[in-house]
Amino acid sequence: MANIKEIAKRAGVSVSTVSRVLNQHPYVSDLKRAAVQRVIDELDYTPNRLAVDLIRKETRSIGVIMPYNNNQAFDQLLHGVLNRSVELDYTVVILPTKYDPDKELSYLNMLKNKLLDGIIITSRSNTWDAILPYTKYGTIVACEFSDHPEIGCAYMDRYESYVNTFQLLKDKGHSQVAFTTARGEESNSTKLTIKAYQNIFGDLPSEYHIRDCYSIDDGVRAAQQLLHLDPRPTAVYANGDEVASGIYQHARSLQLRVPEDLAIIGQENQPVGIGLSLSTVDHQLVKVGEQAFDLTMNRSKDKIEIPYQIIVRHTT
Amino acid sequence: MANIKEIAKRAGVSVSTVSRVLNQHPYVSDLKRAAVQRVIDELDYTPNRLAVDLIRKETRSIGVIMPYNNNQAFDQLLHGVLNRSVELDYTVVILPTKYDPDKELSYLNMLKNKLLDGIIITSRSNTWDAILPYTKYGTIVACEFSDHPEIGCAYMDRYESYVNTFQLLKDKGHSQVAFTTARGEESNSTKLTIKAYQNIFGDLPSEYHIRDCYSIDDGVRAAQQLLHLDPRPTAVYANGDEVASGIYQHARSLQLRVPEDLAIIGQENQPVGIGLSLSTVDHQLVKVGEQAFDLTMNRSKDKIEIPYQIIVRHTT
DNA sequence: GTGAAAGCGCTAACAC
DNA sequence: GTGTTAGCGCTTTCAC
Repeated sequence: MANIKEIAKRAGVSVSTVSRVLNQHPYVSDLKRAAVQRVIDELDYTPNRLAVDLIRKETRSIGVIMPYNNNQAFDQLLHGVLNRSVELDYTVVILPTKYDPDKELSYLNMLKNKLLDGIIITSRSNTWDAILPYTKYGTIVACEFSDHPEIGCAYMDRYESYVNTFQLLKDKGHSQVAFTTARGEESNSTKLTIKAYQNIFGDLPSEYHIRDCYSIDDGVRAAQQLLHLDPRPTAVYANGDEVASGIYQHARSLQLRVPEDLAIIGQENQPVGIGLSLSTVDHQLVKVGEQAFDLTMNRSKDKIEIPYQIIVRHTT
Repeated sequence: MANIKEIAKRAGVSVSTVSRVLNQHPYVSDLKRAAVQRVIDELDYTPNRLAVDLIRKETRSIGVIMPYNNNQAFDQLLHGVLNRSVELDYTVVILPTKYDPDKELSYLNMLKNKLLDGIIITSRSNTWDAILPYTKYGTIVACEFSDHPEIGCAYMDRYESYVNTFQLLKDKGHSQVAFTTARGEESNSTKLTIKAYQNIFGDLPSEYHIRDCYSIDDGVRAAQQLLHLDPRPTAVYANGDEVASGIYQHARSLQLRVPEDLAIIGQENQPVGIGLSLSTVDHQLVKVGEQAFDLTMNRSKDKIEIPYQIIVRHTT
C-alpha cells in the first residue's frame, strides 16, 4: 500500500504538507491541498493508524474486562459502554476473563503496551492491590464502588439495594428467605448479599445460600435444593432473572403457588423476567456502562452512583 | 516508559540482542540473555505493541460488525466468536453499526488502515459490491451465505429453515399464518422469510407481515395489530423469542388459548422462550460465531453450513 | 553469538 | 505556507 512518502512524491510536495492536509491543518495553500487530495483519491490512500497511534501515544480505544460474554448482566453493561463509544467514535475491545486472574492481568497489561487508552472493569478477580499499579499506564474505571482515589467508579449501591430487597421480603412477612449468587465469597456481590442478609435476618443457614448460579438451569438446580428443605424457604432472592425463572419453573412443577407458597424476586429486569412477570431489582446496568465509558474518556476518577429500582410484579 | 534502547544500554548489549530475547530467539548466550532479562524485570519493561505491530504488519485482532449489541441473536454470534478468540489469544473489537452503511464502511476501513487483521460481518447494510473491495486489505467473513469466492461464510440455511417452519405450521392445519421480521425488504432474512412464506402459502397478505420487531414490546405491538384482523391469524412465526413472548403475553391478555387459538413459534432459543416454554427454531448462532472466527483466523474462504434445530415446546 | 544500521509509516519542531 | 529532519519503538537483514 502506498504511504505518505509516495503521496508526497506524486503530488510534488513534502510529507509534512501531506500530513497537514491529512490532519486538516490550516496554512496549506488551496492549490497544494487540492493536488495532494487528488493523489490521495487516485491511490485510494489511507494513513496507517498504527504509525499514527505510535507517534500520538493514543489509540482512542478502550477495553472492557468482563468475566463472561453470555451473561445478560454483563451484556447490559457492555451495551451501555457501546452506546457512548459509538457516539464519541471510540473503539471498544472485549476482554473476557472467565475470572482467570492471570488473564485479567494480561489484559491490564494492554494499557502498558499502549494498545489501549483505558479499561473498564465490570467485575474482577484480582485484588485492587494487584490492579492499582496499572493505573500508571492508563485510566481504569470500575463498575463497582472502590474508595481508591486512582479508580473512577460508576456503580449502584449494591449493599443498600440488597438490604432493601431483603427488607421488602421481611415486610411481606417472610422469615425463611433464601438467595442465590454467582461466585462464592471471593466475589464482592456475594459478600454484600450475605452481609445484607445478616443485617436483616441475622444468622444465615448455609443451606439458604446457593452458589454458582448463572442460567435458567442453575435456577432449577437451586430450586431443587431449596424446596426440599425443612423448613422450606418462603421466598428467594435470585441473582438474576434467568436464575429466578428457573426457580419459578421448578416451583410451579412442584405445584407451588407463586407468590403465596414461594415469593421470588430476581435482578436486572431481563426479558425472561418481563415475560414471566417476575419481580426484580433493576440495577440499571446500561446506565452504569454509559457512565463508566464517560469516566474513562474523561480520565475521570469520580465516583458516580446510579440509582436502582425495585420492580414489583407478580411474584412477590 | 523505558524502551528497548534503554534496556540495551543498561544491559550492556545491542538492541538486536534485546529484541532476540524478547522474541525467544535461539543463539543468544545464556549470560547476555540473563543480563537482559534482569534489566527487563528491574524496569518492569513491556514492549510497545504498536511499534511491534507496525513493523510486523499484523495485529492479532479482529473486528465484529454487528448492527446492535443489545440483541440476543447478535450476542450469541459474538459469544461464539469470543469463545474461540480467547483460546487463540486474539483480540476482538466490537463494531456496532445500527445499520448505518457509512459507519459500516468506516469499520471496514480499519482493515485498510492496519488496525484489524480481519472482520466478521454478522449482518450488513451495504451491498456485497461495496464490501468486496476491502477483501484486498484483510479477511472478511460473513455469518450468512454469499457465493462470492472472496468471502468466507459460516451460516445456516435460513431459507430452508423458514420453509420448514412454515411447513410445520401448515401441517398442523394452519392456513392463516402471520410473521414478524426485524428490518424490511432491505434485509436478507426478511426477503428469505417472505419467499419461504410464499413458497408454502402462496400470496402474502401484507397485514400478515409486521416489521421492526426486536423486543418484547415490539411483540406486543405486533400482536395488537395481528389479533384484531379478520380473519385472525391462527399462527405466528416471530423473528426471535423475545418478540414471540410479547405476542404470547398479549394473546393471553386477550384470553386467547395458546396454541389452540394461536400458535406461536420464535427463533434462537433464548431464555425468555425457555422460561415460557415457547416453541422456537434454534439457528445455533453460537456455533456460527465460532466457525466464523476460525475462518477469519485461517484466512479461509470456505462456506460452512451449520445445522439448525426446530424445538417444539408448548406453543405450537 | 552479536551489533550496526536501515527501515516500518507517520508527526511535529524548526528553519526558511 | 512549505520542506527538512529527527524521532516514535520496534524488527531484521547483513556483516563480522
